[in-house]
Amino acid sequence: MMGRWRRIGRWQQLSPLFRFGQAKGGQVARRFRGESLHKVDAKGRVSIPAQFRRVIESCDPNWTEGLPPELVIVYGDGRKKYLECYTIEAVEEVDRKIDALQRGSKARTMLHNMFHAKSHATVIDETGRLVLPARLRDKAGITGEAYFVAAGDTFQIWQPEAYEADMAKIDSALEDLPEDFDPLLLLDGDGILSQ
Amino acid sequence: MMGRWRRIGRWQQLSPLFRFGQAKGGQVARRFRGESLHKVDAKGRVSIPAQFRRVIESCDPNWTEGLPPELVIVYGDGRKKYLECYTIEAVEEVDRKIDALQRGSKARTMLHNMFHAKSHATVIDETGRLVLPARLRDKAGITGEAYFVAAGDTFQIWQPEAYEADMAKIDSALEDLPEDFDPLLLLDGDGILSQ
DNA sequence: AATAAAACCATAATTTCCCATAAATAACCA
DNA sequence: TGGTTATTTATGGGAAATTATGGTTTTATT
Repeated sequence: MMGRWRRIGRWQQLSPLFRFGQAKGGQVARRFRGESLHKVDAKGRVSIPAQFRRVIESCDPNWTEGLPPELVIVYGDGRKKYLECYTIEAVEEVDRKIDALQRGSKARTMLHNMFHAKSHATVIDETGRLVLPARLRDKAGITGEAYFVAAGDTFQIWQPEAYEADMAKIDSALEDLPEDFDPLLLLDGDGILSQ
Repeated sequence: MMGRWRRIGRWQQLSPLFRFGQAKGGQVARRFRGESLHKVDAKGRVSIPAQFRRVIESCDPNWTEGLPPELVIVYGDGRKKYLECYTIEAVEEVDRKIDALQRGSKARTMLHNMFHAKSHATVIDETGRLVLPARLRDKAGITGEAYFVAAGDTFQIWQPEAYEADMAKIDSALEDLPEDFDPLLLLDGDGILSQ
C-alpha cells in the first residue's frame, strides 16, 4: 500500500533538526533527476515518480509531514508540447522576477499569461498521484500514458511518443558532433553548438 | 560481516578531527583509482569497491559517519556503453555550469537531458552496495557482473566484455606508437596523439 | 439530480531494510 | 616473523515498507 505520510521510518526518529528535509540519503534532494513512464487513468490520475515527490516536498516551504505537497503545472508556451511542472520555490522565483518587470510591458504581459493564466496549481494526493485535468492532457496529447522527465529545477510531462521523437532529434544532434567530442566541453561554453 | 556505519572500530574512537575522512593512508582519498569486478544480483544490487566508497564519502559534502553516501549515475551519452558515476561534488560542479548556460540554448537543453533526465541519484546502502535499476543495467548491457573502472573524479561501470573490448582498442592505439614512446610525455601535451 | 472531483480502500510488484556468512584484510602479539 | 584474532568486504536471502495503479464510495458543483 502507498506509504502514508505519517508513517515513521527509522531515520525519522532522529531529532527534527537533524533530519529536516532529509530524503532517502542524507541530504535533501533539491533537483529533479531521472525519467519514467506512468499510466494515466480515465480520471486523469497519474503517479508522480517517487523520487520527484521528495524534491517537490523539500521545495515546498509550507510542506510538512502529513500535508499534501503543492506544485504548479505550466502550459503557457504553446510551442512546447509538454507540461512543465514547477516546485513552489521555483514558481515563487519566477513570480518575483515577473513582479520586477515594468507594469504593462509586453514581457510582463506575456509572462503573466504564461505563468499565471495558463498554469494550474495543484497538489499530490495521499497515494502519490496527481490529477491532470482533461484540458491539460489535451494540451500535451496525453492519453493512457505519460512520460516524466527531469529538467533540473522543474520536470516535464510528455506524451511518450512525442518525447521519443524529440529525443531522437537531440541524439542526432549528438551524432553530428565529432566522433570523439565530449559533451562536457559544452559546459565550458565550447562554441560548437553555437546558437 | 559488512561494517555497519554505527559500529565503532578502534580507529574510529580517535577524535573526530583526527580521523575525519581518513583513508588507509591517513589522508582523504579524493580520486578514484583502480578497477574491479563485482557480482550483480537479481535485484540489481552490486557492491561498490571499498576504495571507491572512501572517495564517494569524502566528496559528499553532506556525508558524515552514519549517513549513506550519495552519488549520481549518468547514462545520457548514448554513444557510451557504460554508466558514469559522479560524486556529489562533481555533479554540483556540472550543475553550476549548466545553470550558467543560456536558458533555452541548444547546449543547455542537451546537457539537461544528459545530466538531469538521463541520470539517477542514489545512495550506497549500509552494506556498501548500490542498486542499479533495470533501465540502467540495460543501457550498459550489464547482467550478472559489472566491472568498475576508476576515472579520476568519476568512475565507470561496464559490462565486463564490453570493457575488455574497449581496452583492446586502447592497447592497439598504444601499439601504434613508436616502440620507445613514453606515455608520460602525453602529460606535458606532447602532440603525438593530437586531435 | 447529474456530473465531476475528491477521499477512501485494496493489491500486486518493487524496492528497501535487516540479518547472515564466507572470504579477504588488517591489527595484534608472542 | 608467523600465527592468531578482529575487521571489513562481498554476497545471499527473506521480511517489511513503498510504489504504482485500479475500484468504490462520498462529497461538491451546477
